[in-house]
Amino acid sequence: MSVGSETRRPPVMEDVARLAGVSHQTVSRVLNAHPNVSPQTRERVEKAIGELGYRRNTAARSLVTRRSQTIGVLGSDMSHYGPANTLLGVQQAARDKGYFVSVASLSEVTPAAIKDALEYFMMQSVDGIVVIVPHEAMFESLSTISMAVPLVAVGFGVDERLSVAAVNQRMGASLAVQHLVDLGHTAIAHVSGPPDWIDAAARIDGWRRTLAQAELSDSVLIRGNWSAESGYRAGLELAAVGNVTALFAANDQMALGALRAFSEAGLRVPQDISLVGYDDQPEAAYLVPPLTTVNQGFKELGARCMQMLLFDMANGHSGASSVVNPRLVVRSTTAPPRAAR
Amino acid sequence: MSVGSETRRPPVMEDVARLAGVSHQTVSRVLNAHPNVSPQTRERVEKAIGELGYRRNTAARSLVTRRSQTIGVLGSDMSHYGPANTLLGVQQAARDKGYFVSVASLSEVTPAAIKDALEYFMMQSVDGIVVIVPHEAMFESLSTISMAVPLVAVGFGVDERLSVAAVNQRMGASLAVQHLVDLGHTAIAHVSGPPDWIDAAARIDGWRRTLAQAELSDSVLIRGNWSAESGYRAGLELAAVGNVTALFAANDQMALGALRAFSEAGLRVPQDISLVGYDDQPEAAYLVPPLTTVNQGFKELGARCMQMLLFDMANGHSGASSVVNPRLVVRSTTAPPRAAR
DNA sequence: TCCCCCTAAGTTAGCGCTAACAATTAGTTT
DNA sequence: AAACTAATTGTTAGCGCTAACTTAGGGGGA
Repeated sequence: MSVGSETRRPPVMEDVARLAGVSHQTVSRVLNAHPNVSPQTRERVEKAIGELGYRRNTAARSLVTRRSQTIGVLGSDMSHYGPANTLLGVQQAARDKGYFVSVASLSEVTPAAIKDALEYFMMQSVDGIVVIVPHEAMFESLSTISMAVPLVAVGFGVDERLSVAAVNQRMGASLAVQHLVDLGHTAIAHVSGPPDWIDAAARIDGWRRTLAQAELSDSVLIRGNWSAESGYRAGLELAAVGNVTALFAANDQMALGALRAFSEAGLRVPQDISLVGYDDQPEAAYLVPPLTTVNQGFKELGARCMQMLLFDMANGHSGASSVVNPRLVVRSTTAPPRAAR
Repeated sequence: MSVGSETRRPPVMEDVARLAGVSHQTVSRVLNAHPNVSPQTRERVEKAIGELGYRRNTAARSLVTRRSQTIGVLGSDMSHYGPANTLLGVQQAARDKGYFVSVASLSEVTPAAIKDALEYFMMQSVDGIVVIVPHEAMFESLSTISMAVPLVAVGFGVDERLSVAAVNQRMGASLAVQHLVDLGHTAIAHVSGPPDWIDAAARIDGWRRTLAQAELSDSVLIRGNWSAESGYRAGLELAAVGNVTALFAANDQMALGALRAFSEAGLRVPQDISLVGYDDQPEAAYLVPPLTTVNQGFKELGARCMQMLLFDMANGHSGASSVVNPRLVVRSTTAPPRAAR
């Protein structure tokens, strides 16, 4: 197996043309799937391309077409499960659509850093930009920037100034909480992520609304920070209070922490207290007991994202939005409360 | 704040030249920091560039220089902590050095998928490639491929056919195990990662060697799969056997699982059993008790990687290797065994 | 039969930039 | 003062490709 070529100079279109006995333009036509090429000619050209191992020069192509076939992905917090997987989803979708993906990740979400990264993309003359920066601050920056290329923001709320692809976090939270309500729980706590993360805010909101709809109290909200440790602390706190029968954690790591706290406090899951996580990380299914959680379709999200970006690239800024619905994965950490048994 | 331009056609070098009253070549010279430009001219040109918001066209530049200023990063298992952070490190280092980063990630490590991804990079005419695919299979593929551009593999063992930047996993494992030996432990178990991961293999090796050097038995090796669940199982298994006083887990997640198993089995950490993890994930410090673990400098690794790649890009394939040393982070899960007290 | 049109090719002119060479100026040297 | 240097700037020729225009052959309708 060999990729690349050992020869001096890589073959150019003219070389292919010569070998196939046509003009370089005909080669170009074959490559671009133009209709007016006879089947025989097409075949001869394709054969020559194969023989020479010819590959189009992207730079030359970009120069004349004014498109780079590259989309820029601006990210942050890439060591977190959500952003990392969103990136993966976007990246795969982009490659499927024939686009190159250039990544820049922010180590801090400040206007200066954002501007830098966008400059970097403009320098590369990307055809479009996907933003995976799940912080409120990004939204503010974004709505004040006027971009020269289409931009799709992942995960933001719907806003006419921005094209958005998002997982419906509110719905995810509702799914989780409604599941607990349906089981008969009436005291349902929530450990949230840091509230400057938009996903965290949306999940809090979903939790609150669902409780309101069921006419239940939303008094027990504990602020976590996505870490297992904060979930553990929340779990201990709840165990001490003793009057909640269910906990909705804003991610699986915090759920993991809570699980351990409950076990330490002598609370059995799900007999004494039910628990729902969020993310459906691979380990969720292997916790003991296996965690009921909410699965977000990151692949699907990435695909939607590219779809919107391509649309905006073709038709100008749309300000549209595409929402992916998460789904509840019921495993073994949820059951009816003791009173309802 | 505004990035990009609202005008019809973005300014080109000629526009800058006209405004500054020089030739386009002089503009090019200023941009490329050529020595033979008078300070006054330079200043005038820079002013014109600023006024017009001029940015060089990368495609045109690439076409003539035959370099794309882009490096391709080939990755896999990007939802794992190690690979994700290595990518981050490489990405930051590349950007610092003025390179664009194009990412392709493998969903499966097969020769066909690898070939596809490399083709994709060649199509983009990247200047260099960084491979972050920590599987033995990748190594085999890589050594049979003859590349047209320099390639640096991250994490592999030293091999003259490949330029390599790696964290010294054997040393990391040694650090962990020696720490346990120094505390007086004599029965030290290991939960490993899947053995087709090179890091997992190296850590097993480091564990084994260090034990051999201390003339201790390496009989208790449990195969994990990086997941918390596998760590949990291993923990239960060890608790049942009852004769080991320390466990070295090949990552923090497995350590987390083990921690829980020990707690369930009534083994106190570190009083009854010591535990060392690997990775120093952010949550490690917040586990209860805080986890002793091994920190790998991913930033440093990324920087070394780029350094090597730039070297190879300038001087041709070197087959050199650069090794980053991990460091032990002692927290609260390790203590002398009861017998040694 | 002539003319028009449609198809399948070829020719030409850049896209915006850099490298190589040519030209101009000023500063020395003989 | 002629001639030679070095520093600075301008001019020219592509890099490899696509878009727009041009040309060469066939059909078919009058």
